[in-house]
Amino acid sequence: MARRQSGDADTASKVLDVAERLVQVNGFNGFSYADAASELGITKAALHYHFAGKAELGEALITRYGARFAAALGAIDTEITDAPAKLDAYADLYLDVLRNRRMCLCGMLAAEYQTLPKAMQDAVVRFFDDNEVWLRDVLQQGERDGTLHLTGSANEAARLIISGLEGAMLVARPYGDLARFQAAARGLIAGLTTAPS
Amino acid sequence: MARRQSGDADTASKVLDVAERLVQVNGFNGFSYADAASELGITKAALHYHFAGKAELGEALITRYGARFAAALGAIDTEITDAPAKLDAYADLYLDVLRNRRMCLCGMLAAEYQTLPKAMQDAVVRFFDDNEVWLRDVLQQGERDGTLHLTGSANEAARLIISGLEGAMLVARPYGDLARFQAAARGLIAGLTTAPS
DNA sequence: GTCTATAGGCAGATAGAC
DNA sequence: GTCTATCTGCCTATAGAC
Repeated sequence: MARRQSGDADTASKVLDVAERLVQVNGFNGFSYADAASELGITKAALHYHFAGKAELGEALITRYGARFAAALGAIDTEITDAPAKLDAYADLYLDVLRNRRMCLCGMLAAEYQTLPKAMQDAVVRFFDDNEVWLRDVLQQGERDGTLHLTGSANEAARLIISGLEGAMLVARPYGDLARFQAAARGLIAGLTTAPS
Repeated sequence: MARRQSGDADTASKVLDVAERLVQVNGFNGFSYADAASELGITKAALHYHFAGKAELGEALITRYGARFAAALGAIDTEITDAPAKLDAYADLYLDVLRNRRMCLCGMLAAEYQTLPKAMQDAVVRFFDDNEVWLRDVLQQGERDGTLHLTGSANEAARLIISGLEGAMLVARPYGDLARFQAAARGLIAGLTTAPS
């Protein structure tokens, strides 16, 4: 589809914005073209013009979400050098999602994993893999420069952070309790590292 | 409904068995009366005889699941006195669920929380609250008898264990990787406690 | 307790006009 | 790009026979 040069807010983007929120709140199986269309003030048929089917829309959602997340991680790398501070900034990305009363898109889709089209399943796994790689690098950097002291391997620690934050979001959301998430995030990261003697 | 005295395997129980698995695998919104009926070899109408509607069936699922979990926690208390060993046994409860390629019922429902009937929402929160209470008691016992040395409060640690294990299940399931869950569970519990001097 | 039959609605999707 | 109209199928649920 044709795109304007910048500050883009064309229909396809607006569709993704609305669909993203609906899926993060209600899940992919709790989301319908009719819901998104009525919010956008267009018809279901118009949605099908932009995204052939629900599967294609779902793929596009994960792709854009993953790209945004990757960009946010890049920004952290640019703005922060201290490894522990990077971990805090990473946790804050999740906090911002929860602040909007949403679940992480890929955490939500992980729950619905067995019912997703193959392409969406693969994209979900890729999201977690990408996060793992970034976290592993941050943790290894911290070990090298002495700002972090891990108890296990950097890779295991990376996985623990991802699953710990996803779980903290999952459980905090029913309580509508941001502080519950924040306490879990702090405890999680603190437990991974030991104070530098 | 009438119940036989013991070894009960009446239709209502079989319905719950099948529905429980389907919801744990596909989610509540990815589950239908038609799916369960065809697996059971009965009609949708027969299901409605046992459970008036999907909401009532959902409530019954959580109630039974919670009761079973509570019974398992009681068994742990009976068979194990060592607090750290109790925590390991607790994590094994989750491992057994994942071994059957299922998500924790209430973890799955937590993801779909916003789309659930009120009674189901309340039951999900109650499940987490009950787990928190049991874990807090175990952690406090361990602190008193010196087998555990927590970094934070017992209650925060309890919440961290619940959300950590739920998240580990959530992420491990797309990978179909039990070892990934086990590593996360070990790391989580290890991070909470410090070696007794 | 289980069935057939069916209601009524919403799902995802398509054809074709504008 | 968006519409109206429509299709087909599945959903939850109910009525009433057996």
